[in-house]
Amino acid sequence: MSAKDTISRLLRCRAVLEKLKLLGMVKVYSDNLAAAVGVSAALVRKDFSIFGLTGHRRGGYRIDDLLSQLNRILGRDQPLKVLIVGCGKIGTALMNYRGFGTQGVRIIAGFDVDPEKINPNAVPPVYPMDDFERVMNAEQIRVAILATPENTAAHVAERMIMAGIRGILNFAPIPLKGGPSCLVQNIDIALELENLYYFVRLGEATEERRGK
Amino acid sequence: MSAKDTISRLLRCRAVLEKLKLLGMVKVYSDNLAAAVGVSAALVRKDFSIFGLTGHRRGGYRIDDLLSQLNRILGRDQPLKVLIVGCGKIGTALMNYRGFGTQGVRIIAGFDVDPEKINPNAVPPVYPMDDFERVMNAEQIRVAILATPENTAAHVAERMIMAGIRGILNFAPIPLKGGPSCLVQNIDIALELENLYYFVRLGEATEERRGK
DNA sequence: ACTATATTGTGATGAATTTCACCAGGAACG
DNA sequence: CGTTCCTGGTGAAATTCATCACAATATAGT
Repeated sequence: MSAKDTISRLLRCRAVLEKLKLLGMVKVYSDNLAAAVGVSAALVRKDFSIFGLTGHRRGGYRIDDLLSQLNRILGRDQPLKVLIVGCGKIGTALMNYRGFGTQGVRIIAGFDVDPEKINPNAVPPVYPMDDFERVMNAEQIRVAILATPENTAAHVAERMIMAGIRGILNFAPIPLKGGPSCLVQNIDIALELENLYYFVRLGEATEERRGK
Repeated sequence: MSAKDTISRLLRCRAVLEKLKLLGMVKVYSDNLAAAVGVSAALVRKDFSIFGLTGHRRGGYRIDDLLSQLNRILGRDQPLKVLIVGCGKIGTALMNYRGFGTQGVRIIAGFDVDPEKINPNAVPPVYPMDDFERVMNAEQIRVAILATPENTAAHVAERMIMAGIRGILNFAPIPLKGGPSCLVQNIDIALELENLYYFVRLGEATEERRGK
């Protein structure tokens, strides 16, 4: 997928713009956005031009206008409702994660096979896995987080796809494939750490060489 | 950075190879690896060729050989020691995350400013933030996970960089910049969800159009 | 031993994405 | 009201990245 990075950058721009708006700012330049998002100014403008987002020469962008246009494109009309399957360490942490509220993400419920974890009165409630299809349909939910152990991840994913889930954010340390009806985004934390560590050591190596 | 994806794929290959080895397999073809990692076979071979990794025509790759070569390149000589700053929901979840052990990642300690969270006898232990520099130097640690709330993230990151941390995996919902001495990898879960949701809706839209 | 064949390794090709460069145009200021 | 000059928009260039195609060749089977 090619335009994925563009969308990711636009989403980050929106988050930045909302913060700037709260700070009372009215206008913003592509430089500012670029610095906040961590890319080049030209790329921000290019991303905007792809979707026809327009500003004012010499005047930058009006934050209000830009935000409403971005919301139209990215779809911020209603909160993004999400289910979580697997209420272990990671799952429960995400259920109570504060960062979601400000970004319009709402965790509707969690699910687990362990009777110990069930608690329908919690907020968000935790139901037995058997209730997944019912809640999903009742709440019209299309996106779910998978946070089960590795050995059950593939099986759970298959069930979620069968139920009609259209997008899975997978925290299990095994890459899932998805299918034509369901997109999968894998987040492998150990992999991220190893990747980071590789480039840290790489930097140290070249640094040493330059020091010599 | 361009070769980042290549390294990421090689890391995934290594993980797959280790599983295959545990299963008792001896040889593997680029097709197999490609399917397990989720890329094309040609790309796997191309990645290998960049680093001079070689197999046998018609014979595929000997898992043992390939693993030792990959370990040489990617550096699996010793476990990857990591500190966690911020022992809230996400931080504590990561401290006890089981997926790390199998991948050679070891959480050495956690840190927090809240006296309530301190527990030097836990495994891993949780120390007050004041001890960060001491533990980092004593254990020779270069990579840390940042899992504090958004408002303190930038400040904490600065302190970590001052202390000499070379890589930060940032879970705070605000992108951090890093610097010449420190790489930063941002993981914004809300952003990932929104990104996923965008393409889910996009798929539904084109699906509807095709249905008409 | 020998052949048929499956698989690797890689140069060439092509696509996608980012950067570059620069013009147009409107805001700011006198 | 006019000038200046900064900033956006965008086509072209460059770069990066992945795919393709195929010769080389070692293996498996006979």
